[in-house]
Amino acid sequence: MPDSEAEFLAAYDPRDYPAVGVTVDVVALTIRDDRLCVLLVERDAPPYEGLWSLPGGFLKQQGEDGTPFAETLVEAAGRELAEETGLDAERLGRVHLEQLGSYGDPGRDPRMRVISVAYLGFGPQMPDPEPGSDARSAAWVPVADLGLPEGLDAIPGRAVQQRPGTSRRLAFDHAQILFDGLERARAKLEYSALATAFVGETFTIAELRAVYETVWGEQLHGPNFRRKILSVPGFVESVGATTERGGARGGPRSQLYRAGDATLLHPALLRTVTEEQIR
Amino acid sequence: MPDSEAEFLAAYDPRDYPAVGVTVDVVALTIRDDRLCVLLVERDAPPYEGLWSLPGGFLKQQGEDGTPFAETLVEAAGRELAEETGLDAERLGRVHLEQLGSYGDPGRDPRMRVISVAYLGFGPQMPDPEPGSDARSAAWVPVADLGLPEGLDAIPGRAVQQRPGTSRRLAFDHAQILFDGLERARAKLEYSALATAFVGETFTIAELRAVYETVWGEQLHGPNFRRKILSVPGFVESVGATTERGGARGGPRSQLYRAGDATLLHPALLRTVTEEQIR
DNA sequence: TTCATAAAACTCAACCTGAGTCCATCTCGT
DNA sequence: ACGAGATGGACTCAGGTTGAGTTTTATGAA
Repeated sequence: MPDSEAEFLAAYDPRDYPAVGVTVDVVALTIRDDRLCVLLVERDAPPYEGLWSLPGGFLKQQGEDGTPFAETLVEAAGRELAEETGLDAERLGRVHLEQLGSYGDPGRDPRMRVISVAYLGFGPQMPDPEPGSDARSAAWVPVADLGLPEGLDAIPGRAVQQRPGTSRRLAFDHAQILFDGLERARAKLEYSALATAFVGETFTIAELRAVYETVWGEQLHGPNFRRKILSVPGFVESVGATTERGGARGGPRSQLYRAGDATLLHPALLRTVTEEQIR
Repeated sequence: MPDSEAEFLAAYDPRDYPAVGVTVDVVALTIRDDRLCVLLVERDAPPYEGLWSLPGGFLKQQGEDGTPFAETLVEAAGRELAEETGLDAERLGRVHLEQLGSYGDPGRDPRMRVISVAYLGFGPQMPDPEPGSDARSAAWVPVADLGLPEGLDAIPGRAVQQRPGTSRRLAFDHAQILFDGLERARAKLEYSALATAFVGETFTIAELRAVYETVWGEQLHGPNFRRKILSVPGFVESVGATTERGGARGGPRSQLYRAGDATLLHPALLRTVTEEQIR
């Protein structure tokens, strides 16, 4: 680094600039009882005390004792998830985290100008969360219960709001963030191997199909789904074993598979398109 | 808002938290002389003085005179683009801006902890830029000249660096951001009507095909491309006129089209896949 | 033992895609 | 003024993929 740069940095004081806060929020999705659920916490402190919000918090730069602390954004997302759920490291390791987007409209946080970097997480069935320090409670909430726009109500570009009468109100612009996360998840099922993040280490084709049906909210044709999944190279690979028992109401034992090494699906698993294409 | 919230807000001092800077950077892409180009500025102040960077800067919260200033993130991206290019509002209106992602690794900026929200912009041929106040110069630079990894060198998840010997070195992690923007642009051509953002108000099918060929870096089959484009509802609509002259080296006049109202393409225009699918 | 259920293999028509041919039109060089 | 060469655009055709259905078989529950 040239001398002039060193001089510049020595004279540079970050406090000369107006403060902007940076938070990290997580849209953590899982499937419980055939319903797509999101992890929410009930806020126990202002702002929006008593409302529900996505797990998240300010980006940390120092520990409780003041020692400097350098975490990447995705590490912060993992930390917030762990703090608000009591998830252990092993279970967290099975959660797939990816950046969703950043939200920074003026006024989205009454305290100050806050930019929130949102992450999207997917995981298999997880235990009930333990509320963290700032939370009154924490729970996996079926997204269908949150009154988000869907179908014809979901107009691209329009600000997302919960339907009137929805009991669990979301703080900040978290309804918008959650909506965007759901859209992303639905889209990613088409062209990525994301679905395997929702199931366990080994799984049946039917379980994988249930993931697609739950997230997309539509029935899929069993035989065609199977043919398609097995024809995509690297999506799933056979374990060479079957389930211990047949289905709950009878039927043969099914083959077990594990996730393959592909992250992108070629060719993709496209949803059949309705008339929504007129955007 | 309940009283407790009001009390809390009155007592809240943002300066109690360590400062984090928020910048907005723009990956502005256009096509010039059949080459995909990105807008870069040559830095005229530390840090990284003399290197090239994406146009961008700190999110503003007050004007030069100190008046409060509330801009959204995308407005900040448009402002930075305008400041560093001398683009007028009318031309800027034809530029499509969308959020690319946020970059916030510790140490990515030597001054302080900085989170950069990157935007991706696409526009038709634009004039040579006028360097802004902090820039020594500004230029549309062919992305092929920047030594970014491509093909087998582009390993997903690996940190992006410019090839040794590349003349224009990029500051910060802007090589990574630019790389991600290019990947996004290439992917979005497949399933969105993005390509029309690179051409003028009216265009020929051949011009649209040239966009795909330039961004993807591969030749497409003319008749099949035409059939496909015209079969996707809402992608393009006929103007009912032809070009004034035939092609530069002969040929009949071609039909003119304008962008339709679709933003998502169904069915998508998929690239033929090589063996790179083994990710 | 019977029956409903589900996994998995199979069939078939409709559609989409990649590759190629052909022709009319136009520009440019001679 | 003319012809070579290039281009836009229509057309053809084989192969693959998809959606929708049927059939077979293994299994658990009644």
